[in-house]
Amino acid sequence: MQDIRKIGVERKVNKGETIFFEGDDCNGFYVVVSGTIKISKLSLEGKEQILHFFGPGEPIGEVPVFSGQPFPANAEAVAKSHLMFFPRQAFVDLITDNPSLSLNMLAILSKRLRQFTVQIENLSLKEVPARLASYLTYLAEEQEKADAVTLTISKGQLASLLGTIPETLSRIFAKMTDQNLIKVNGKTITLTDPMGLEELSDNGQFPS
Amino acid sequence: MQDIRKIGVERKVNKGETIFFEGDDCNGFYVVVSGTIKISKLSLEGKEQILHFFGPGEPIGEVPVFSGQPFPANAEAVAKSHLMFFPRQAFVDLITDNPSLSLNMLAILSKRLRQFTVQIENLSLKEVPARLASYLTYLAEEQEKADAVTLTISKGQLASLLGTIPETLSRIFAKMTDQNLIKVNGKTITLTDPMGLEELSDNGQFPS
DNA sequence: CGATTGCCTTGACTTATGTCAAGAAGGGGT
DNA sequence: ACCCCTTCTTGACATAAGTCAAGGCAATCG
Repeated sequence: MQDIRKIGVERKVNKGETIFFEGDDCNGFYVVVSGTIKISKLSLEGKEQILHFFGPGEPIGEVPVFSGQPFPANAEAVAKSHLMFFPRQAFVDLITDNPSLSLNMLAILSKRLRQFTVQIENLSLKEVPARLASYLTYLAEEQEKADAVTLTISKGQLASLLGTIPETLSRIFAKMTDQNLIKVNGKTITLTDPMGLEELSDNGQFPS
Repeated sequence: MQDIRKIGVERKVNKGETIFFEGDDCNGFYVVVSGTIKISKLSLEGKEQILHFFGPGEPIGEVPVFSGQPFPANAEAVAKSHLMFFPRQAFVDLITDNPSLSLNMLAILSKRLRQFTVQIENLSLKEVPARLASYLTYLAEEQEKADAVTLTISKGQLASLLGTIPETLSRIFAKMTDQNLIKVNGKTITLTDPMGLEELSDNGQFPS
C-alpha cells in the first residue's frame, strides 16, 4: 500500500464533471476515494447506457492500462468525488514486482467480466420487468433488507442502467404496484412480495 | 512456455460436446489448441445469447480462476476441438512467479472487457440492422477483404450472437439486399456498398 | 411564499422485433 | 440420384417497448 500511495496523484471533481471520455488516450487509471463515478456509453442520438457505478475503493479506467487502447467508455462524477490517479508505467512496474497485486487486479477484472456477462444476458434474454425485478432483488441483498430498499440513483439513471427509458420504467413500476409486488414512495421501494419478484426476474412472467 | 506446458492436460472434444456449463465449479481453465468453442448463455425459454467464439490460442473459462466463483456461461465445441486444461492452483503459482505472464493475462482480460462494452452498447443502443452492418464491417476488416466476406458460422448462430432470432436476421439480410448494400449467396456476402454499411452501423439509418 | 427547474408520470400512438406456422433450399449419407 | 434432416426464408400476426406531448409533483432559490 505504501508503494502504491507513492505513485498516486490526487484529483477532485465536482458533480457532473467528466473524468474521461470514450476514445480518450489513457496514460493511467483512477481509484475512487470518495463519491460515485458513472461509467457509460452514449449513442449518436444521445441515449445513454450505463455500464457501472463505482464507489470508494474501486478502480476505474484500468482496462486501457493493460490493453493499450483508448478508454472504452465515458466516466462522469455523479457526486462531488475524490480520486487518486496512477500513471500507467509506474503502476505496471509496481505490478511486475508484486505478484499479489497482480492477482488482485486479475480478480477485479474477472469479477467485472462476470458482471458484464450478466448484463448482456439481461439485455438480450430478459424483458424490462424481469431486469427491474432482478435489480430490486439485488438491491435488497446488498442493503441487507428483505422488505424495503432505497434507490441510490435517480429513476432516470436507473432506466439507463437497465437499458431502457424513464417512461417505460415508470410504467413498469406502476404495473408492479398494481400486482402488489412492490410499493413505491419516492426513492423508497417496499418489496411487498419478494418471492414474486424473484419469480418475475427468473422467468419473465408476472406471477399469477 | 515450457513451464506452462508442464502443467497442462490434453482434452479432445467432438462437435456439439459441452466443455462446461454455467454454474459448474471451476478447478482450472482451458486454452484452445484447435477447433472453435462457443461461449453462451441460455434463457429458461431456451433462447441463446452467444458471448464469444474462441479459436486456437485463446483461453476460455479463465474468469473463475481469479474470481473464485463458478463458470458464468456455457462452453460448447462447435467443431471437433483440441484443448489444454490448466489446473487452477498450478496456474496461480505459475503466475505468481512470472510477472510477464500475469501482465499478458491482464491484457487478455482487459481486451475482453472492452469487447463486452461494445456488445452491451450494441444490444442496448443499436437496432439489429446496425448490429449486423457493424458485424459485416468487422468481418471485412478481419478477413482483410474490402468487398466480400465469408460467414464462419451459420446464420442461426449469427442471429444469436447479434442478440436476435433467425427470422429477424433473415429479413434484415433481405432488406439490405433490397437497398443494394450487400448480396447474399449462402455464406458468402458481397459488400456492394461498404460506406453505406458503415453509415448504417453508426447511425442506425439505412442510407438514402 | 411563489416561482422556477428538473424529474417523474401518464396517455395516445408508432414501430421494431418476436411468435407461430408453413414451405423452400441445401448438404450428406446411403 | 434420392431422401432425409437441418437450416433458411417468408408470411401473417402479436406485443414489448420506444416516441412525442402534456401535465403533475417536489425540491430549491430568490
